[in-house]
Amino acid sequence: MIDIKRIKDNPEAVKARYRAKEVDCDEAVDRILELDAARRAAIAETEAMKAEQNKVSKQIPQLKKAGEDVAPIFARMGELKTAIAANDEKLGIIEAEYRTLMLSLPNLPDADLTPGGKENNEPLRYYGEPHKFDFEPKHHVDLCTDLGLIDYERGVKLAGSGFWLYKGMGARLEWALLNYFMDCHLADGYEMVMLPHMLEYKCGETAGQFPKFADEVYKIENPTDDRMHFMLPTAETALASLYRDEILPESMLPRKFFAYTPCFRREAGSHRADERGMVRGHQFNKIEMFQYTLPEKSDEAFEELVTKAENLVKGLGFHFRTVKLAAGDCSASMARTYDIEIQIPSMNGYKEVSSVSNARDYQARRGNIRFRREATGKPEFVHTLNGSGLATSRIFPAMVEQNQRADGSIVVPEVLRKYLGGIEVIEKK
RNA sequence: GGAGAGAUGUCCGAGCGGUUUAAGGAGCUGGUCUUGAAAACCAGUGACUCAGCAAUGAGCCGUGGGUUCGAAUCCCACUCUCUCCGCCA
Repeated sequence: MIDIKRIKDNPEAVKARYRAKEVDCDEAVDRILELDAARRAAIAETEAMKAEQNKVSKQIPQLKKAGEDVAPIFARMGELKTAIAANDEKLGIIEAEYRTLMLSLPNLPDADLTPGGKENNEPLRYYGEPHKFDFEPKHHVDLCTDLGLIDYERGVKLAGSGFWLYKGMGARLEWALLNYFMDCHLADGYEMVMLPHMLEYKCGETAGQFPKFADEVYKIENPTDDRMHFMLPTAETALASLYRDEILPESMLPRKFFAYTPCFRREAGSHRADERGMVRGHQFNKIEMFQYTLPEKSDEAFEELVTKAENLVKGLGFHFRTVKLAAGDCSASMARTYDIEIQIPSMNGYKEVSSVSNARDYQARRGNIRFRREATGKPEFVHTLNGSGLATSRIFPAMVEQNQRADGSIVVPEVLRKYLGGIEVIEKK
């Protein structure tokens, strides 16, 4: 959620910022202003009546003791009761619509972002050189199948299209990647968290995925109760709710976490011919980085997360570029996002392997996550940031394709060898 | 899954329909005393949300409803915690 004060102070500026994001919130913003005014008027009215009710109610026992006639007072109390109930109902309707609209408003993009969609994304820096082959490289699906690393067919048999399974050296290679990421985060002082993989609705709402994107997750319903869980689409959804409805001491910030989870996404209707293989599955492995920071420290934290993600990619020996997303390409909850992109030889162009974002206070407002500022003694909203560090589903194919040799074997990146008992090359048996 | 108990302010804990504007204690803050500290004593002290320029007002006793002129207190539903039994990775 964004601060209602920002809308009240300058609704036109807010609308303009949303236009930079290529979403039209003009109507919603105008309606929110109307509802806000109506809400405050109804509150004032209702509270005046409740104040009278409280005052009169206190006199009743005394009047009764004194033996006076309380019938007229009861009549007045009856009137107040009816009027308050009517007003409360009106207020309830206003607040429900107000809340729905406020929750549906995306985050405001940072002012320095280029307006428009992904065509306006701006590469900030490049690292290394694109990989070159002196032979015709194979597709990772063929390489992985030939080497017995991944079983796509049986994955489909078990769970349908969009699922695969790792086996043998493939499973070990996948795990080695995760181990490498984890060791880097531990070295940087991040705290490891293991999370529930099924979450309640409120987590999705706090992170900003619900109500808008509720159809993009897998839902779990049970016959004996009506409590809905959903499979987490990213660990961010869980980590953003860690301190929901809490007030943290200022000294506790920043909090730096990482968590490995499988991620589950329906990806309905998004299959594309060039995404053959493990580029866009319904389940993939990811380590997520997450920070809770003081508002004035979130820019610094953002740079730290970008650097961390870059270092992970660097460590594996990839050429990459870091791209500053245009306002319209940032997801709804995020004020700012940088992507780190590498090349997968079988696919054209650069593909995202990490996305680092600053939500500022947007998620904190939705989840009521605050800290107590020591200087003032008052609670304020924290800032939340997240970044993939990393997902394997793009890294694995890129690694397999870029490190292939003419004979179909694959060279294991140096940093992974210690997790594989020193194995340097994966060859066909 | 079955049976029972419980959820009150920062913490412990009383309250079971109307001076409760939540007793009492601990803690915290200030003071007295002391060379200093501790102890003792005195005074102050609920966090949070909302409305309001403010004064102030409204709300908040797990959550959501209901009964009542009036609910922490009565009723209903739900959530969570604890104990016992059963089942079990």
